[in-house]
Amino acid sequence: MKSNTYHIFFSNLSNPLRISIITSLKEKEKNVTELVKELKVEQSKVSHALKSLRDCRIVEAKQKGKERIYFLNKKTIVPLLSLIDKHAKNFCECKCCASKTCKKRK
Amino acid sequence: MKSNTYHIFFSNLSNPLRISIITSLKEKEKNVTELVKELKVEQSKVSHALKSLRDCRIVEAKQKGKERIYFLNKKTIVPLLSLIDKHAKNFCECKCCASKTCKKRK
DNA sequence: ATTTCATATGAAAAGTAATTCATATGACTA
DNA sequence: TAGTCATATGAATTACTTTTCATATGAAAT
Repeated sequence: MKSNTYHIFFSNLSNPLRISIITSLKEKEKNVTELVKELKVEQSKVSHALKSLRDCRIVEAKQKGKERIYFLNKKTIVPLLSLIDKHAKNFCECKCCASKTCKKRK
Repeated sequence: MKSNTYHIFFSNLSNPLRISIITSLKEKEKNVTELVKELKVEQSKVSHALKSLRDCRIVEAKQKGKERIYFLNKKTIVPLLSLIDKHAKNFCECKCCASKTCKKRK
């Protein structure tokens, strides 16, 4: 990938709703209504979020009757998130660690 | 890391200037003036960008006289970017692939 | 073919982040 | 200690993203 397009991929991950969708789909594939109920978020918001995630192939979808079932592209996303987990463990003092009780915070 | 803080880390990477700084620092560590010259970007922009990157420990800095030398946290960033490279290779039709000539684009 | 359920889309409004520019700080030098 | 070079900071403006809400589409059931 051209170095000047990384940020498009990362922008997609830079949103809390999209991250919760990813987290939810890590467990199992779901249709839009299930995500709406689980995340307690307005339907069109979920659809907009899914569209972005689909644009970068972070999720994919299959049709099943009138439902559309979304599933995570685990090959990329699972190792990606675990890299960040490791990073946060090593550098807990970074502001990415939102915990105010973290002793290492500046 | 709490799942609801991933997006803070990724926001940091969701910006073209910050990505060019990262790309530049992959090669070797540099001070602010060197980055300003190389990237042809106003100094305060570079400083603001470096501050964000530092917040998430994507880069770190050391003082050398009046210069401040920034270097990449390669342990996290290099494997992160290569994951995205692989992703783009597998899923070139995603919009992350900015090339309009890509045959696989929808 | 009309209705219903499931999802997507578009555009305006609201919210957030980046840029700019003026100025501050801090380390060395004369 | 005054001056200069290197970098950082803050606040106003500008640009971008997300949210919202009304509506559209599309598949199945009646």
